[in-house]
Amino acid sequence: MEKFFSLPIEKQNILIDAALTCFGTNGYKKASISDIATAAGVSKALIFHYFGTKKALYLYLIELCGNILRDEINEKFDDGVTDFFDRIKLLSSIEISVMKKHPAMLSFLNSVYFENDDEVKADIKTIIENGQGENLRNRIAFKGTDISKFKDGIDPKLVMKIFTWLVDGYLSKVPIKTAINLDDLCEEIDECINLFKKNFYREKYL
Amino acid sequence: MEKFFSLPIEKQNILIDAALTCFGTNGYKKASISDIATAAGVSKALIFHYFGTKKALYLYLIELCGNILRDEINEKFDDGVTDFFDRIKLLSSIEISVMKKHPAMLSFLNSVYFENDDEVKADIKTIIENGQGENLRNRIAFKGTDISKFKDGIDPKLVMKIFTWLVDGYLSKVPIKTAINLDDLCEEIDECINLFKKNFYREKYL
DNA sequence: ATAGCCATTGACCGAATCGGTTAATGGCTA
DNA sequence: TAGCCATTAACCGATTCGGTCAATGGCTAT
Repeated sequence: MEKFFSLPIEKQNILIDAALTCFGTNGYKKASISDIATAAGVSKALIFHYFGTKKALYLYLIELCGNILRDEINEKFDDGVTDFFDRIKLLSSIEISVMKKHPAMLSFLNSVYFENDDEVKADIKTIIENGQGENLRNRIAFKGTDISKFKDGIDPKLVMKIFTWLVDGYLSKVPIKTAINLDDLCEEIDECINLFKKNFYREKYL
Repeated sequence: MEKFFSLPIEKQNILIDAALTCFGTNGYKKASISDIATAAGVSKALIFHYFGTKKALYLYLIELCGNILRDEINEKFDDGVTDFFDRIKLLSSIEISVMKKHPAMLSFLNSVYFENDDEVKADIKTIIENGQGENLRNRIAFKGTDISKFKDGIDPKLVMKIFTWLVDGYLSKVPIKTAINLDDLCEEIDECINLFKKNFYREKYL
């Protein structure tokens, strides 16, 4: 696999994104190396030259995505931010910047989470266990967050759930993730946060 | 195809749901008749005995889902309801009752909307054109709806968008749709609607 | 100029799976 | 007991699968 790493990063990314897309939309079994090769514009043989087997490529992608996500969080997340909605904005900006580098990454990780093929099921489990036990979103949104700003009778956890589903719903409806789509998403998220903040916070915190 | 219709409805539904699930999650090309047969617990040959070809089965499913959806709307939708959130509740109850009959139906219809395989692309287009031109959700939510109840500065269209994404997000995160899941969804939707109504409507309308 | 190296590929492998067919089975009816 | 019909196992040729390999061709070092 050293052969792959010595490629220019551009070319690496083309291949990675093609693989993330194919595996993410079709699952492990139904995504074929031919599909990935075609999507990446290279020959099937080249992919085997780099990764040896389909399984090795798949598992490598999982580790890679985990690392990218972790690095992005370590770099951008700021414990000093205590406002609930600022935290959510931060989290969204992390996810979006990840998707600007690898548009199919989150949907791939999601598909991995539900993958059930015997050839990779066990390996996925051990990889996930060796990584940290999340929920990423909830951990980031609630650890050290000031939720006293909410009006009485509003459940911040419900607001968080709404937000999570909302982003997932948007992304599931936009199967082709261009930079334009992601900027749109950014704007919609901002609108949404403003709407929530304005109506869910006590007046003195506006 | 008369052979299929003369089956007891239970058996018809097992086969239909298996096919909706397979086509919905894998798309036309990657969903095989063997997959569907296995999921339905019958032999592959029997499916060909009923529907002749894979394509015929697929196109039949599209028409069937369209009809079920139309019937459900005609039966349950009530023009007299003018409250925005009551309309949304009505719409959600329609979608959920449809999914209680055929859990994979909406995700199947969504996948049909994005299907791009040459073998069925053209046929899908003509079927959709012969059906009505929606957006179902928007049409139902806004035609004859009283939006003056909203506080100033709140855009009902944004609220609608949020709601749509939210439901899609929930459903995309729950790949196995049991009756229990759907009841959960129902509760969450109610919580969400109450939250929105309480905070987005002017006080005199609460 | 040329020798050699290495990324890249088309052609190929046996095995599996594809959409679809067919002959045989077996339960039901008359 | 004759016949009908739903259902299936076994099979068809074609395609695609994961994976291999020999040949190509561009690059570098001499």
